[in-house]
Amino acid sequence: MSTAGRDLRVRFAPSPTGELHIGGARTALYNWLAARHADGAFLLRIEDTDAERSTPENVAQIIEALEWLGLDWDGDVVFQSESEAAHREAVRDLVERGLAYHDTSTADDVREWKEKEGADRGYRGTPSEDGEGAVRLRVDDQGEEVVRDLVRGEIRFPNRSLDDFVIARADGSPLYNLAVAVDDAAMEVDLVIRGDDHLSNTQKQQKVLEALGAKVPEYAHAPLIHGTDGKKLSKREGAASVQGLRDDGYLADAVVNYLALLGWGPEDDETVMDRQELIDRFRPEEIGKSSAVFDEKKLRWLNGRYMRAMTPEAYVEAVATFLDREPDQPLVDACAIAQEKAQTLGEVWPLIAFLFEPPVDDPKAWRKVMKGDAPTALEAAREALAGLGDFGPESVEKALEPLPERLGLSAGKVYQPVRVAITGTTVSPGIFESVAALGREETVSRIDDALGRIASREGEEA
RNA sequence: GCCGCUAUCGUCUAGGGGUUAGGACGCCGGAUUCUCAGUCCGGAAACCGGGGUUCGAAUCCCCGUAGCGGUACCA
Repeated sequence: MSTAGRDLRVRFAPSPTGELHIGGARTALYNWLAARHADGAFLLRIEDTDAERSTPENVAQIIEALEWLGLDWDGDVVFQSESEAAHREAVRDLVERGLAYHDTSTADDVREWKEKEGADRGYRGTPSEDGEGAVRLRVDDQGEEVVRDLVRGEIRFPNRSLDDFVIARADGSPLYNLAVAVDDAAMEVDLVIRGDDHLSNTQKQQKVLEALGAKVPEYAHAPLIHGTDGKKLSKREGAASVQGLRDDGYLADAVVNYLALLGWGPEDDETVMDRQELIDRFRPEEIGKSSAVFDEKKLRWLNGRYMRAMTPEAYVEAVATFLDREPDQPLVDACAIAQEKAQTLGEVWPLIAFLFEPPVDDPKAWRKVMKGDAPTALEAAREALAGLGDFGPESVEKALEPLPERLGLSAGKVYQPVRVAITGTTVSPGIFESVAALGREETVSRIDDALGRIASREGEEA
């Protein structure tokens, strides 16, 4: 489908450095929301001019993360490296028109120059006679560059403090701020939504655009996302990448919802919003000004909301995919009793494993529960269940429910031993559902095993 | 150092000259006479500091302070 002539054209332009960081993911999401809201085009451009880190693997990581998040882009993926000819042409043009010049000075030269001229004074070079050296864009000493930002209003950068910055290396290869400006113009990008860390690049890119006589897009700089320590979110910290979130069992829908809220919120403070609501309500000018801290607790809560809201079919499919198992009947039955309990896909298996494997070994649970009247309760439960015809949850409940009163025990004293007997631990789905799902034979057998274990333990102690 | 951005509960945020400063997560307590989770109810919890302007400032202005970003012949 053609992306030309759409009302609003935005782009996500990551450099492929590995897994997609959640900051990048949010930037992608904001661009996507803005595009879909305006029925515009969401373009994807890979900034791969640095051959060092731009490996095919790293590019694939970005694509994979965007696909998982469901952020579909319009048209083909654009690789910045493929427009190098255009970048070089732009540099040549600027030099020819005297707006840029070759300069052989080194970083040390620049430092020296500033020591003489003042630290707040941008470097001004001397054009080399022979066309040798890197290419620098000429910057006026007077005036200022005004960036009109949708989030912050007008931001003023004094020209005096900006270097004649390098737009191409001595070998002629174009640099980032030149390439971005040229590409944004070529792709007819109208709105650039990106992280705060690009604010000082924006003044440079605007200068290139202006020198080239190209239209300057609108900008919206979103504040950076920080870790719990208030610093820049590091890869170390929990699941800082989209892939990490996925592997921890978070749902793409929940991640999208949560990320949208990190730095933006609708007027009425609504928290749970599906994609369509997000699209309907998102406006880039409503992005907040101050940086946000990634809070996994809130993501977990939100994820739980989405987990519980899924249809049973979707739930089974998600769990099966996550566990890399077949969505067969046993798994369907297991999911049915676990859906209300888990906050993430990663928490599902521990709740249902007892249906597929022997009970786990949890000494603490045994110590706490398998004492006192536990054998009495287990005997009674065994008896009530062993002869039961229909073994559905309702009839299991009917069989077990009179026991506490009959034995003169609290409900917990009866049910917890049964739970530990069949699962090995104290945490599981509802006891009646769990017993029913396990089946009569296996339940009775596990109760017998537990009884035997208690007996032999007491024998040892005596 | 220089240039820039930001500042409301622990966290995400609403509000924007006169409000009991609202909501959400988390936390604490209670209920749901099976654990955990969920759900419901209740609670504690915030306007960085100092000066202005004003009858009145969390809100507007200035100055500090703190945090963050940038400062490459990286992207």
